[in-house]
Amino acid sequence: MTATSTPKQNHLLAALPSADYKRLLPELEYVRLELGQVLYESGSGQAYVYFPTDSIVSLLYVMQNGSSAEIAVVGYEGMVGIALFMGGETTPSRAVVQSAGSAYRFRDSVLKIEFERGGALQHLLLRYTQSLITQMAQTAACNRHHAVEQQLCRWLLLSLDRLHSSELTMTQELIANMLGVRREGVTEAAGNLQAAGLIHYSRGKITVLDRSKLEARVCECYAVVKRESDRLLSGRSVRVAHHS
Amino acid sequence: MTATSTPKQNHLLAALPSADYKRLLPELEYVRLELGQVLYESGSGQAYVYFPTDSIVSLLYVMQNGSSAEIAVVGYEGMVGIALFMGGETTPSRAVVQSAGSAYRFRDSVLKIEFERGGALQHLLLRYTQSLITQMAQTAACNRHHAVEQQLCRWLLLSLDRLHSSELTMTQELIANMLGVRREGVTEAAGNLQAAGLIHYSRGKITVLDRSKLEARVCECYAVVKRESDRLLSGRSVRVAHHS
DNA sequence: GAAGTTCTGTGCGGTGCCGTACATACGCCG
DNA sequence: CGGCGTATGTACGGCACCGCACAGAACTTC
Repeated sequence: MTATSTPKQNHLLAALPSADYKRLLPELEYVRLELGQVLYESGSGQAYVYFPTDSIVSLLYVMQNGSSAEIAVVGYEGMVGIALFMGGETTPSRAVVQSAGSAYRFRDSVLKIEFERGGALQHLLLRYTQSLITQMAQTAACNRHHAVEQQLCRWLLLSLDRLHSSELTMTQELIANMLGVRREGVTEAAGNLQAAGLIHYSRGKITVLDRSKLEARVCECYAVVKRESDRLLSGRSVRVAHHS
Repeated sequence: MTATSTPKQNHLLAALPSADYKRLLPELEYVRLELGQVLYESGSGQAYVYFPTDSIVSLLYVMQNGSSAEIAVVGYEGMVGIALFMGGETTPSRAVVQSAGSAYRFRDSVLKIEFERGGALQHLLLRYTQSLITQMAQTAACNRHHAVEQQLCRWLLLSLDRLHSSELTMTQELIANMLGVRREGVTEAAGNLQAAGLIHYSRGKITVLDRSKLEARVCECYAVVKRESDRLLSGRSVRVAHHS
């Protein structure tokens, strides 16, 4: 991955009008995010907002008893740190790098000033926030009603969508933490998927062999989130359904 | 409840600077919300935003197989219809009245214009949205890790906080739909709580007898949501933690 | 190549919730 | 009062997932 990197690989940055983009460009800082790196901790402030390009960041809730659950995932389509412009400064969640890669970041103060301008960037970030809300809500429903194997499929597809390859570096242990289940549960579900020829894995490398079969096995939650995310963030989305 | 009703019973409306409040007042319409009434359906637009005073509205996800799950609850502290100012117009959720009562509403167009002004109302609504996000995320984690009885406690407390009485009108069947579990599961959990003297119920009326014991039995999720909600929406909250 | 570490596979009893079926109790209304 | 509809209680088999324990397999280190 020594390919040249540009902020436009992040879709939010790419969607900015060129005037806004040019104004922001000098503030942007390229950073490399390593697996397991914590971008912010539950309840603590953050000095930067991050715009991933080929990295993936998980938003995690960690319970008192130590168990955890992923509530949303952020890749090139989004940003990490919405609490800064929503006004709360912090959230009770933790942001941890799930897949190493690159991102651009700028300081919280820059974000706030830009957001307050109220222009395209504000609209873009609010729409993105809504798609994030959809993802969280769907996760809540999915946690209630769907089996681990289906959730694993959902998780794999969400990750795949945010990568430019069909291989992800991720142990079953870590996936289990994300899904909030036992590691053995992931072993079993992943074993089924491997036996059916959908994926291949060995020691922390998972390769998706047949994406369409994965989509056939996943629960509806994946499609709902994807559709809504496409709707909210597609280029022409500013056109508003003006209902009678 | 023939007491005179005022928009200021809704905390968002009450928190507006008087100039904004006065400007909005003529647009506000008093409405009565009946149990089971649907304020908006998944994916469909809405003509009004609602500010409950003594009613409670649930945001529900309904799955393809007919099962459902509540993802958040809205009372006097909030509003129904955030998708309108977030820019997406619709969400994949349904808003249904969980406890009958009053609300004020105004048209979507009014909301959008006011929101675009970018002043106090915008900040207020964004902070409220963040607290709603917290509630959804915590619900996702709670659905994963906590037992039905604890979730019932959480649900009762969340409802209680939004009522001005300790009695709620709600059959076990409906609670089961909200929690996304079997009705029998609610019967059993509620039976335990009644046997322990925390609540009393009969045919759709639930009376909370000992709130403190309920708080002792609930999972951490209730406190997290409450604390965060207080933090984000308390009067002085505009003061920002300026971190070093 | 031997030893240690990390990752994955498997087995077992336990349990919390599910699906289904049916029984009882309460409230309303003629 | 008697009957009907709705709300609640109980029972039972089944299953998905849990917690725990440990075995094997692969990569790392020296």
